[in-house]
Amino acid sequence: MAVQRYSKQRELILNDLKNRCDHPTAEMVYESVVKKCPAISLGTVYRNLNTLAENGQILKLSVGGADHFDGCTDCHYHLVCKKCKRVFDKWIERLPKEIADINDNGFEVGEINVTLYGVCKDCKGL
Amino acid sequence: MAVQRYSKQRELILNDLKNRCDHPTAEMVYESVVKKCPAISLGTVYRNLNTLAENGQILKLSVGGADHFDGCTDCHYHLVCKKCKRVFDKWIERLPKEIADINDNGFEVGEINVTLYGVCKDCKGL
DNA sequence: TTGACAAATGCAAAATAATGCGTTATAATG
DNA sequence: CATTATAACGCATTATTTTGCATTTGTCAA
Repeated sequence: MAVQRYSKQRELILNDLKNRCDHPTAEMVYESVVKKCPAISLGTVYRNLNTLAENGQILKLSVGGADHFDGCTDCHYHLVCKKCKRVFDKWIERLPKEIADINDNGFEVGEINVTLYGVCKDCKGL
Repeated sequence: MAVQRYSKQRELILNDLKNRCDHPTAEMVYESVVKKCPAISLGTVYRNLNTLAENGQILKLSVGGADHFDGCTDCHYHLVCKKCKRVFDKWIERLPKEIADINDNGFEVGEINVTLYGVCKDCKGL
């Protein structure tokens, strides 16, 4: 793989993601970083978020609709509300053994993603 | 919610998905059903796949890129190859207790999705 | 049966998401 | 410093998904 160079844009994107505790889409990250760097393009945000996710510096969440990104790579599950589309964290000590140990005949396992879809507390009353 | 009526198109779409063992995108399902029903539109395929997924008759998989659909709702994980983008099944008896029992303070849990990203056997050599 | 109601469709356009490409800029080398 | 290779950029385009609307079609009850 090619050597990664420094870029102001990528630094901004990573900082933004590390300093927020929600799970923004590329569009949301763009809206945030464009304030500090008006010339940045949405394409650059997409590209860098994907690069950072490939490097394991952030998490990419495909949860329906646009992808979301998570600045926290500690072990946790995601709870996705089907009504308001928000993503919540569920912290855990470690993955269940049955999942962590999966070795499916030659498939080289990388990131493991556990997502629970449902209805959040706030939306249940509505 | 309104009563669901029968439609030839929905039946074709569901049958197609039940009779294949891959994980097609909406576009792929369209290409298949249009052979049996030349007048069907891609919009109808999208609409019905989403309806069927909401009803729990099929699974909608958000794995990055276009959504994929799965006609088999039995308990299983998905292995997604980051190179060729194919989706493989990993059958299991039941979900680990730690996951099945999650009850996060008012969040009403529905579908649970476990996805492992990695590199498949075929792509590892390349 | 037949008429009425509304679910579902096909088409096309709009909205949303993601990528290709020519240009710019980082950083290693002489 | 000047040069050079190529990572990263911004813009424009393409890909994907949803939606509006006029029309068709499945159901139910008269």
